[in-house]
Amino acid sequence: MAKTDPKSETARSARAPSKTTSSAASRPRRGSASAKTESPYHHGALREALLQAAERVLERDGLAGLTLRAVAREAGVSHAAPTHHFGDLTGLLSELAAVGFRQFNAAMASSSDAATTPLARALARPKAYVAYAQAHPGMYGIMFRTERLDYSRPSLHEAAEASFAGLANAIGMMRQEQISEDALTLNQGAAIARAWSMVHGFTMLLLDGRLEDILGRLPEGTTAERLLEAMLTAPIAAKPPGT
Amino acid sequence: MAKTDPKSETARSARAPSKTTSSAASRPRRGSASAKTESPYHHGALREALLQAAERVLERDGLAGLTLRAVAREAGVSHAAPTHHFGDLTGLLSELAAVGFRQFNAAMASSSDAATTPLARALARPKAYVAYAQAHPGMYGIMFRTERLDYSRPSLHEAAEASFAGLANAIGMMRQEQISEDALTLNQGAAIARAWSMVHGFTMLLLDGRLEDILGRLPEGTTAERLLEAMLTAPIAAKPPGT
DNA sequence: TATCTGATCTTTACGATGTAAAGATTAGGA
DNA sequence: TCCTAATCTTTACATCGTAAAGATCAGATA
Repeated sequence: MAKTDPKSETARSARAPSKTTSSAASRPRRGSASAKTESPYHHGALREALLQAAERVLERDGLAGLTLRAVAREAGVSHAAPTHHFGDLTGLLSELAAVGFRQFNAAMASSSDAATTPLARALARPKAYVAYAQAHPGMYGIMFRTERLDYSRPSLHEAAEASFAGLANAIGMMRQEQISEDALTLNQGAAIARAWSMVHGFTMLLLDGRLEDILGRLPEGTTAERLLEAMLTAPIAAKPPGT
Repeated sequence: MAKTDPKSETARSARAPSKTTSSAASRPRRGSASAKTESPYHHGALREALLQAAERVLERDGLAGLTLRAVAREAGVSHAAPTHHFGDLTGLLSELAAVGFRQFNAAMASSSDAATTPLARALARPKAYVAYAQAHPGMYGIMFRTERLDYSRPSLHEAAEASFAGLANAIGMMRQEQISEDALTLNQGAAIARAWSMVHGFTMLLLDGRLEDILGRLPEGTTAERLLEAMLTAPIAAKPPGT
């Protein structure tokens, strides 16, 4: 906190004081709108604009910079405007996380298209998972690091559910068996939990820079992606069993 | 934010205004000190007291409640006192994380003592890992969820390093080979990354309640610990290879 | 078409937080 | 005994989330 950046609270704060002179002559323009639009009192699509603004702020300033007021500034509206559309910060973060999950699901879905061999198909999803997180670390943080998410919101609940279903489905395909909706064997649950834990844990550690230590000691120029690949394919034991 | 709890900023704010009357008659007692001690201007061991206060606040109010001012209140000193010992919030969090890593390392070290079979020994550490996180979710959050950690601080760097060394060592033992300090084969790195990612990812998902979905569909009364066990021991494929 | 109602957005206000700066107090060495 | 530096408190300020009340306007209703 305590930034030294004294940017004005909003971009349209110079209005006729309070005397309703109705002098609608020259109102300040809204943020990134074309110089033609007049910035009406009612935005029209503020909700979407705020979500996009939030995404920009997140990419520019990271998780710590993503505040209600910063988003409002970015969208060129008053700092209290977001409240009406999202209730509170939790609401905004939750809706933004839903956006993230949908992006993420789309990336997952189109990941294994080009894969030909079974091995390539098995590796496509994990790689896409990590790739998404690396390309959108802020968004991944919103989805998996924040504690302020409200999963009772339908949009977030649905998007996250779909994400999980996709994962379970992929595991089922790999195990060549049908994964039921309402019941799992221990081995099935273990397979899903293992895959998810592994790739999620790897991603978190990677984003937090905690794998630098390992990567630095690996053979010259080993990338994170290569390490992930080895993690998923290399034999568990160092030596063949029974030696 | 915006709590409705109007507790006084500090427990000792009623001092002689400014006239140095030196009327040291009755000064307010410090927080939880015995009714005998007189709460001197200099605490004597404020640093340690603040860290312990921080741990209490963390367990009581969670990560969101752990603020510099809350810690100062808990310790019964002025809100600016922590600054002198930790610089800023990042400093306090980092030192607290170091405490956590040391607790964690101790728990890891004493985990595999009672294990007799090789399998039990292999499972002891992961179980202790998850158990620590479940017993101290706030602390685990400080260590692995917060973005405000300064690893250039020697205490944190050391404690975290020791934690990693312990992990690498355990993996080496399991693989029956010596893990070098400065060089790793790809398979070694993969084994370490796999173990760490798996148990860390599992822990995060578990703490975030994201495994409830799986646990609920598992056979009646399957615990998280049982799922972890299966995750680490169950065969990867559903059917034996070649069918 | 004129009016009215509710949704949308702005203003204003308040308590809380992190941090900086200056003052008060005291321990411990010169 | 005095002085310096460390320790702790006060005071101040920018920023944040949130609540409440006022301003504006779109669209239905008459």
